[in-house]
Amino acid sequence: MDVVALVDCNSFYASCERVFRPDLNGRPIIVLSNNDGCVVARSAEAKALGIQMGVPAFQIEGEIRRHKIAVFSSNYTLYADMSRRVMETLRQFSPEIEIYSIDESFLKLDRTQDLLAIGESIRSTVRKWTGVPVSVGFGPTKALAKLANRLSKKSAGVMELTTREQQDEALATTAVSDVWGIGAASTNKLLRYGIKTARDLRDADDVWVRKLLTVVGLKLVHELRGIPAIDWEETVSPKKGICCSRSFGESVTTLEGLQQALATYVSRAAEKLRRQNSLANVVTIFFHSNPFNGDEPYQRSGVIAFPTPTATTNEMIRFVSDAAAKLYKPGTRLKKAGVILTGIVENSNCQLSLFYERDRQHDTALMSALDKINDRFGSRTMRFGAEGIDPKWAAKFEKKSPRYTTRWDELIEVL
DNA sequence: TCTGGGGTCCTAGGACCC
DNA sequence: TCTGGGGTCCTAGGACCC
Repeated sequence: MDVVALVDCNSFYASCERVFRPDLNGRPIIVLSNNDGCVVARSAEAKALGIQMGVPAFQIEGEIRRHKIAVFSSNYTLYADMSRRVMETLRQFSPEIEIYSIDESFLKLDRTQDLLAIGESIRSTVRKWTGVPVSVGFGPTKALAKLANRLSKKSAGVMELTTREQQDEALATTAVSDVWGIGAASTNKLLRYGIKTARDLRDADDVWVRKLLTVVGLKLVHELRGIPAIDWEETVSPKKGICCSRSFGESVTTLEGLQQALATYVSRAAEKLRRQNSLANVVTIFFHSNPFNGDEPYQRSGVIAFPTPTATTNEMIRFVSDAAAKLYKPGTRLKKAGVILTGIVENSNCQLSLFYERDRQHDTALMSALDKINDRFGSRTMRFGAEGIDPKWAAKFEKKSPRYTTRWDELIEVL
């Protein structure tokens, strides 16, 4: 008989920063989103100060100074590498592992084992091998493991919800809004009918739930009852949409700037596309003004179908730049732009066109050379001129820590 | 002055077909 | 007075997640 464990890294980004800065032990830490915009991670000390997830950094400048909060820009290279280390460590405990996000994994374990002891062992091993603190929740389903994990963070860091009694108590004391999969919209609907706790939801009528929350909600209710309804996905399936979008460090006010930004984003998206061995049929571009600063709202988007499926960056840049020129209105201040690749197909089953010819072999060779160079010497070592050189619109990361684990020249120094 | 980014899944409704 | 029925496919939009 199986049991599901959910292992979740505590305050992941903040914890990654602390691993390399032991001087920050006990100090509140926050990590900011792109452009040093919003708070996306908070250490336990920062949470205790009442710093909310998602608040704009400029709104809490006073608190930051008063409490000497350590502030970091996002260092995705570091977090991705630390995540890989944590996940590799978790494989020691079960061959059946589903990496759910950068800081969470589901593991399948044998129910006959002493779960609390296993949980402790996971915590101490990951801590010792990577420096990252984790919490562990056990349950018969993913939703219950998730809930157990949530509750574990308020106590010893390990919690199991495997018996009916444990579940009854935990569900009764959990607000329905705290259930995994129940967001603001569903919470409002449920509260209107007097469903306040996770236990109320678990005990609701199937037909009624399906009508109110569709099959997604019904699956969730089954999970809360201990009946697995959410699939186990160990293999990463290829993405069906690949998006790359960014807010600008400085407003873009020219077509040229917009085209550079879009070229940069489509390059990144194409890179991801090639990495999963796919081609795209369609690219959507979008851009808009700043919705916060009182500027006239302005937004445009366009959908471009490629003549044949492609993963060739320079080909994409041409289509994207042409479309941008058609959509762009001079005299606007743009804050954000992005591209989305869709209509994604496997590289092997690609429908060619009779009337559109490109030297596909040449394209493939060029892209493969480009990817190899960037893999070896670092991302964006070689790129297209259309992306611009050191552009002003590029996002700001003014408080970024070194890439301690992935760059020889940024290794930690012990003096 | 300063407000993130990248995904998945489901449903409703329209277009189109026989 | 009478005005079919049953499908598929696509898209936009909503909801949710980390």
